[in-house]
Amino acid sequence: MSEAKTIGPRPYHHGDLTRALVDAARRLLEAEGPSALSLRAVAREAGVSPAAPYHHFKDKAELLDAVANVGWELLGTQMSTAKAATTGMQQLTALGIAYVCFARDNPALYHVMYDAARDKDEMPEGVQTNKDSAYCMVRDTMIENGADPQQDTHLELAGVAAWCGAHGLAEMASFKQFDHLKAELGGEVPFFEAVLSHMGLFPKPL
Amino acid sequence: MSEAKTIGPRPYHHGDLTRALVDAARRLLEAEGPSALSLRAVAREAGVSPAAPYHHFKDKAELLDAVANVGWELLGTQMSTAKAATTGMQQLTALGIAYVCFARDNPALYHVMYDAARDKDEMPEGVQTNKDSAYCMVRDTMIENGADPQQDTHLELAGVAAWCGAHGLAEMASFKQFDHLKAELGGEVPFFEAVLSHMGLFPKPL
DNA sequence: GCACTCATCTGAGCGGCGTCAAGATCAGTC
DNA sequence: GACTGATCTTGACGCCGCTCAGATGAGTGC
Repeated sequence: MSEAKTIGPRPYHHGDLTRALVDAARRLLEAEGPSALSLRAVAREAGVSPAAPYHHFKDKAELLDAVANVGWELLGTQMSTAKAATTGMQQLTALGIAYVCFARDNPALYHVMYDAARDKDEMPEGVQTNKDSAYCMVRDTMIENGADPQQDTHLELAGVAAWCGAHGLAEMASFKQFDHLKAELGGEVPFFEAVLSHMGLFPKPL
Repeated sequence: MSEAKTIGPRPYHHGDLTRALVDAARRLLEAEGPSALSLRAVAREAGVSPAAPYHHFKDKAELLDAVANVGWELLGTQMSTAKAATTGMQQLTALGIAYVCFARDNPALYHVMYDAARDKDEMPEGVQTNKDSAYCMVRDTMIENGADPQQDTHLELAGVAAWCGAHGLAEMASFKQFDHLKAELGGEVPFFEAVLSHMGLFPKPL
């Protein structure tokens, strides 16, 4: 093959189309939203024919799974960073805020992350792993801050409640309905903090 | 026109296609799920040509809005019934349980109710009204049970938190992930109660 | 009873979608 | 240098949302 890999017409064989397709999908998702995310559009964006993706993904759903996986990875990273930047009880708040802010900043990706799991008995392994790891981060932080790991049911209930609350807020946060409340509280993040702490799941912010 | 309205071939003019289409959509939704809900399928189910719906709805989204509206109406009714069946603080719990149970029993409809609102600056009036009325029911119940209507911000925060928590739980409840927790607590409804009360939004069940 | 009007419904058709089968292309291997 | 198998293209199928010209017939005024 010629060394002109980055210039001129794309070579017949792409090289790493799997990754290129996922990247193209994320680009489209950010630019046009979830409804514009057709397999054909992704293939166009990646510069290949509409049938090319089928050599890398079983179907459209499998591509979306891969995109969702990237999302869970990214969310995990951001939650991890947020946790590391704080100490003690504040870590739980930081995790919640990081979660909701991720959803706010990547609404389309966040949507795909949950939509890909819908109508599915079990998720692909990679996705499940990344999702679990984010979920366990909450649980671990609770234990590190005094929750009793022996009281399994109670601990898990707390984890579920936190996850549900954050997800609910993440979905609602985009509604204009709450704009005046955000303004009253001095911005979006204070609004998030207030709602989360009101749920009793996270300690009051300083 | 002949009087044979209910038998033989449908008359050229339907009579009340608007309602028939919404009903057909709900039937399809229940039977096949949201992904099977195409305008053409709805028209087929209603026994008309694929173009007929366009004389009653601007586009597919407007049909979905109408379906969503029925959903909010139905949810409002069920919440209202649940509230009337209890007294005092238990009413809040009843509202939350009714909300989550509605989502569990009508997952496809529930999905449409929120999906129809997505990527939309403002919702059609009827939908907004029905949604608001359900939301206000929570707020009113809080006031009736001692919340201070003067503390506007705090009250609204409590309402938002409750709504977010219930929505988050409603979406998560379908995940198999929590099956063992449900079993441990003795069923789905106790699980719902436990999570909601854990959020501190609703009083502990008796 | 009759003609007219106009909302309603049909049929044909457009471009886009997900998917598949057959064939072209080419990197790596023997 | 020929072969193999993975990768990509072309072309096609049926379904989709949506539009438009034309058929239908209920209601209205005469």
